[in-house]
Amino acid sequence: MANIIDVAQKAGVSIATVSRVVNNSRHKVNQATKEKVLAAIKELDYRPNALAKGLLMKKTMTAGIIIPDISNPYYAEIVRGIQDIADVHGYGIMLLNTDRNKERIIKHILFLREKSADGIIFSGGTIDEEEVLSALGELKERVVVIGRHNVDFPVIAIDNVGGASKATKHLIDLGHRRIGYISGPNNSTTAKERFEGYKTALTQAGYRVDRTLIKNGDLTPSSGYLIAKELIYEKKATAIFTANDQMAIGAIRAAKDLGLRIPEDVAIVGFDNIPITSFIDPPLTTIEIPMYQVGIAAMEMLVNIISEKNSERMRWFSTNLIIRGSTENGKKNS
Amino acid sequence: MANIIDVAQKAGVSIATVSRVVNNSRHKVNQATKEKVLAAIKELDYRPNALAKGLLMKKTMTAGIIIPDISNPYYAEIVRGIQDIADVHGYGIMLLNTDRNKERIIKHILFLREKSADGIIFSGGTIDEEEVLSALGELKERVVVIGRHNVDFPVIAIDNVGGASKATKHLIDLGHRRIGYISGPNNSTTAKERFEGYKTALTQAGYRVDRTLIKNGDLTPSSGYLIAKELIYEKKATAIFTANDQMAIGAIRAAKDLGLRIPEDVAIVGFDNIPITSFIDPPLTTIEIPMYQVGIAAMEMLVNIISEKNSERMRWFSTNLIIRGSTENGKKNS
DNA sequence: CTTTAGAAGGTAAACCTTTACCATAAAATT
DNA sequence: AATTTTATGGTAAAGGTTTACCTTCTAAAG
Repeated sequence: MANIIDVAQKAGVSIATVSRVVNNSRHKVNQATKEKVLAAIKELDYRPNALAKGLLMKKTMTAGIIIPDISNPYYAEIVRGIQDIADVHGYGIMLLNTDRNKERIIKHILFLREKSADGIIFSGGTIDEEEVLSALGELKERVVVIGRHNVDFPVIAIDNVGGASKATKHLIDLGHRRIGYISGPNNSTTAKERFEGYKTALTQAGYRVDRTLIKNGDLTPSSGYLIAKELIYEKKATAIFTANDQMAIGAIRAAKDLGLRIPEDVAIVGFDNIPITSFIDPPLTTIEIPMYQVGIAAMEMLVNIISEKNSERMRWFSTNLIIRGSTENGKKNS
Repeated sequence: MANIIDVAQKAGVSIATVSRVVNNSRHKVNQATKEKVLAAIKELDYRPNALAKGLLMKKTMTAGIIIPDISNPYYAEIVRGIQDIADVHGYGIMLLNTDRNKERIIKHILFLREKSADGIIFSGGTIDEEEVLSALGELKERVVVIGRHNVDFPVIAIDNVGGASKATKHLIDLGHRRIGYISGPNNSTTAKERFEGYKTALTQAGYRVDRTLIKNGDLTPSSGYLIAKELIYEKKATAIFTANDQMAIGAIRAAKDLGLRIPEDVAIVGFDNIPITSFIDPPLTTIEIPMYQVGIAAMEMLVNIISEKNSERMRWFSTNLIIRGSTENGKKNS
């Protein structure tokens, strides 16, 4: 790969001049000279080396995204939003999956630091622990966290509590008393917040929280399926609220396999509103999160932080109850 | 961020010694010295700067992934496989979405080249065009392509033709004669290959291909829904084969909304076997691709290529017909 | 006692950029 | 005519590594 010296030689100028042409510097370059340089660049297929540039400028135009699992559509959608904005601003994205594992989180942070990433978008798993915080080092000032709000970072907050509360209240209003909750893994703060909302709604309606109706899943359809079967068959739940849509889809299947009608015998509510929810049968009542918009907001916030534009340190996304056939008859779609 | 000089000073040694300790060099370092250095590193929270290292070594431990759209579960699953292997080998991944747009493909390739990526995994969209090829430059030797085989690169090939042919034959065997095909965008070579398989099966069975039964979708559930409605209602298709599962899910919804029974009135077959397919109603008959394994194979191949281990330049994944309720009654799941 | 080998450490070049600082000449100002 | 600007170009330092090559010293070998 040709370098700036090759170009300078071919064009018969100094490397400074080449650099000026390449970067459209304010330092003037004679038009004729510029054309010579451009010709040389083209002929040699020269591209400035971003490593050298990054090393010198202390700016790499690279951001890291640390998430639990890209194969989860919720994160995939967010990442898409992030990317599209990154693209606009000329940033590249390093994607890292953690499965919410603390060692991996730390390892990935360190990795991004070595690579001189300009910033990090973090979502899922815990970031506010001593070890993680210290791994962050100087990057601590350039982090955007998605989905938490009780954390000392700029944040894209999602109203998980409110959403879960709406979902649960909806089920209560439909007359359900035995409402099961299928949560996520223990280290999913999102699932915990949603659990909060579930409890809030029950408590406010004057019911108590029955621990036997609460189980942890792992956010996959199969875990939703297995746990839903148990909750419905053994615990006699008449309604199930799940921490995400995938598990709700598993729960629907479980109810059907038990020979029950939805929503007449069992009502089911998911969370996230991933694209297929309106196409399954019955269409899934769920809580909508504008995931793509969340991604966009996160990357925009990060870009602002990096370029030291003063930006708000908190962006709040509210959630929306979308009622479909899995809780109410007659509502076939939306 | 502390650098190697700071460490050397604090430990009272030369930078060469620090480097030797950090990289566990074969050049011996006295144990006592080593400990002094390690202590200094810890105290200063030193991390070697990957940019400087990459610049010097011409190796960045970074690979690019160029795909159409991460929010498509098919790619998300593949990317997860890629990542897991990348992780094992200490590689970082730069993810780039193209929407199959040629300009974006080229832009992303150039971007990766400037960043001195060690290699590229490419999937979706066209890579074998003059412009793209020339953008690749020296990276041309370090590309793995997923999902194509008629291309002059190391390749993870997927038997799309065979799979589509199995799917179509399955429908033919069930007695269907008016089998619609919902394809992908025109620049999706995968969708084209699947179309080939569809034609092959029809031809081999002695039927002719009816152009009016073939439409392009955009791989989303809603496009599947819309086109399926048209094919079923206007073109009187009794079976529909789609280029991916998402569109098949849309097609199922369409059939139901038309008041038709599946599979009695309309049979539907998808492609990919994404996780939810077995949970929808009826469970979707589809062609299984081991997406995660494909990702793994791709990254392993790339690692081999980069480290100049001689590796096969072609890995072939066959596809599997999974028969579920959307084509055969009695088969509720699998 | 002399020579040789090995252990341990250091020096400096190379990787590729950007840009502050200089230098020169021509044009504009006084 | 003398002085200041402006246009244009070059030189060299800095950014943080790795490693070939050197140096010094001690221990083994002859």
